[in-house]
Amino acid sequence: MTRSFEPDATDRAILRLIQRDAALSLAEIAKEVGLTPTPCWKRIRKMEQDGVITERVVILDPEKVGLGVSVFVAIETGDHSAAWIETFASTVAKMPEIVECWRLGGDVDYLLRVVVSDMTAFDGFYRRLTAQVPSLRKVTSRFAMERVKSTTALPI
Amino acid sequence: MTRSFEPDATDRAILRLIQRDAALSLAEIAKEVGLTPTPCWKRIRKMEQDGVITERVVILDPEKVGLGVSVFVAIETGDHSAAWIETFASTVAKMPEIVECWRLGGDVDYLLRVVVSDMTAFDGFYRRLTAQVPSLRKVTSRFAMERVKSTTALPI
DNA sequence: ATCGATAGTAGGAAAATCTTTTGCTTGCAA
DNA sequence: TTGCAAGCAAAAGATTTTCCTACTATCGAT
Repeated sequence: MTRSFEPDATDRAILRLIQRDAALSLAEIAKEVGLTPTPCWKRIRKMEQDGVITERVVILDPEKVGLGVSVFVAIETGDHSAAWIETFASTVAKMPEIVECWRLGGDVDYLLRVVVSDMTAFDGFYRRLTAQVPSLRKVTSRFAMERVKSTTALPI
Repeated sequence: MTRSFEPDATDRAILRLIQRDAALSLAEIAKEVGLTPTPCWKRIRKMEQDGVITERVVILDPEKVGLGVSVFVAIETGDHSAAWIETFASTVAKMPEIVECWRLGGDVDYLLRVVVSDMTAFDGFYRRLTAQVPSLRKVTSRFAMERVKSTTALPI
């Protein structure tokens, strides 16, 4: 099986740039990578079509919009059935405070990052979560004191 | 102290839209929120100047660029001095595999998310990390089996 | 093997189209 | 009546399309 996307050095250079600043104009991107706007645009469009680039978004300052509290919630479940997993996944999808949810290997089954305005809001979230999801064996919440680093740019 | 940014319902509607799709044209955004392009553009520019919108980026599919492995690394340190914290923070900043680093309250001091291509690459990362950062009392690595949810959109 | 024809890939120039930005005007509310 | 916020229209700028060229690899006939 051959991959439909085989990025060359130029593709990766483009990705490195627009992962950090998608507001760059084609002219600027092209200049950086040593091309003219047209082939550069064609490469970007291809990477969008191939699903390499999945979205274009703006990133907000959580503090500035009053959502400065991140909480990591580690979950161990007592029920590993398909039905439980489905309930859990659909609950996670529906709760916008949950910005990340990972299934892990090892002692912890799931790790969530939850974004809220304050502790009171987190308590409300916690009650809703535990009310909706059955068979939670252990739920451990850890509050983030400081965001040391947070980037959407993958190390290409 | 008055906040320099007091978003109204329209500002929030704009943010909700462009948090999910920053490729929308002003005409489309304006139509959605019930304005014409100009005032809409002025609001967005103001939010950029106020630092509410911090960046515009593209998001990549980690699998498609060969970086499908996320590992959570929980760190307990034996040294809480300012000098240690500085060493640690600068190491974190320099290692592009670390896409998130949070300082937590409670038993775990720091939680990292590390993005790599495979286990071998993680092992290389792990060796470099532990070689660079002194006084690590406990380092626990948990591999992500599945990305259940991951969004950059804050619940505004 | 060598030649030429052919198809596929990547780049570039220019034109067309669409978006963003600016300047100016209007309406509304304090 | 003064100060915002919105709107309109035109200008400036960016994106997208079209068309063309250059290079490379493949294939068949000689």
